[in-house]
Amino acid sequence: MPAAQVSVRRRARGRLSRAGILAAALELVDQDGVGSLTMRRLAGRLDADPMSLYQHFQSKEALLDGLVGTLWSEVEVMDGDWQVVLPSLANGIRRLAHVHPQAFRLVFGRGMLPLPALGPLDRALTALERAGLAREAAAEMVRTLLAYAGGWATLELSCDCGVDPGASQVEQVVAITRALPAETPTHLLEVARLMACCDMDKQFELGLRLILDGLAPRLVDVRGR
Amino acid sequence: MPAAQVSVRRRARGRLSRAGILAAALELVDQDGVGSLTMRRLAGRLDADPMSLYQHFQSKEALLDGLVGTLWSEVEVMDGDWQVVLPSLANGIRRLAHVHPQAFRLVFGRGMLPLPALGPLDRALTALERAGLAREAAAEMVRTLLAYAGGWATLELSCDCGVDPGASQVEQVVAITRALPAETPTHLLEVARLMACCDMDKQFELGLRLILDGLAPRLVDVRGR
DNA sequence: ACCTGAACACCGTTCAAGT
DNA sequence: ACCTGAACACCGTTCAAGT
Repeated sequence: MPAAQVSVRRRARGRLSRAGILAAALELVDQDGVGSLTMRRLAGRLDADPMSLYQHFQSKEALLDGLVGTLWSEVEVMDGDWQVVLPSLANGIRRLAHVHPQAFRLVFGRGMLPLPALGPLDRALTALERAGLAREAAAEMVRTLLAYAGGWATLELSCDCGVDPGASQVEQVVAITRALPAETPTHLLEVARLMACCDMDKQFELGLRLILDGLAPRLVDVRGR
Repeated sequence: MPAAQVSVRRRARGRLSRAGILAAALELVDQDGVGSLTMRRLAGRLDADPMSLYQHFQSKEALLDGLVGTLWSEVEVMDGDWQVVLPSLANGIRRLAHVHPQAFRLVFGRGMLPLPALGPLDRALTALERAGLAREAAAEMVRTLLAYAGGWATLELSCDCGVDPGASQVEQVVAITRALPAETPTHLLEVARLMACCDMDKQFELGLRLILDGLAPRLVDVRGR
């Protein structure tokens, strides 16, 4: 078979790959939201037949699972002792929400413990065990941290309803008033402003410190004996 | 117009109500999951034309927002000082996840601060202000608590992949192995078991205590001065 | 053997035609 | 004036017909 013909009129064979499809899907979700991810639209972006996607994914559900894997793989957990590893896991989860605000809901919306999450969680567990903690006690710490980090990232995304971080109080009130129904009582608008407008970095750090400081004594006890 | 005719062949007028539609929608989601909620299927359950639903909700999106309201309205926040109000808010959110495991994802999947959430949050804020805390400091506590409670409830639901609470370790391993892909490395299966299998009540309490105990000193300071 | 497009059974929503 | 069903523009997926 002449090479020229292959390059000029090459078959679709092998043009699509799992990774390529997932990258295009993530781009689509980041741009237009989870609702806009469609097998047909995705195939269109890749100049392929919609049915060709089914050679790489059994169903749309399987494709979404793959997307969760792609997202978890972007969470980098640093090496070091638990004082380094645990905050880096929590910060990695939060950073994921910032980089992919649209796609993030997929990560925790379809179960928090899929296969791709287990690597990062293993790193955290191992760091705590190296520090002398029992496996079950280590799991307790990691679960608490995961719940807080995931919950905060979700909350932070939902606060981001068009209010600039450095906006004046008046601007905040205007933005919140527009985001809620017209019949919302004034004092509940104030509750919403109070809840939604804060220094997100500082607030996240506050909860993180609370949890790590609260759990630290357990470790000291173990080491001391 | 003869009353008999009204009762025998009464018009569809007024047969549908916002509350009735929402109740049927919640029932549908509880039974068959969020994916099965369809304007057509919902109308079928109510023996109505699909388009009749649009008299009460502008769109399916608006109906989902209404569902979030229904769910939040089931969160009861007890009266009392902050030591009572804050745990009751956290427990209420967690209980919601237990009563409506399928529908729960709607509550935090579409923004954590919709109008129906503001009532319960206001109760918590007020309790802290009554205890002498500044508004901004009160908001910090409530945000931390909301992030943890919401995150934990989500994590707990995702752990519930067919593992009985009282299952033996062997049963746990079998259930986890079945829930994850066949090619999952053994040591990651063990990570999953360790993360997913625990006394959920105890674990939730642990994080809750950690946060409330960590925040309590701020209040004592305020009162003491 | 591998690929793919027509076809099926849905979906949310518009809108014109009914009462 | 209020209601509603046919119709439109989608959707995920099956499967038979192609190469």
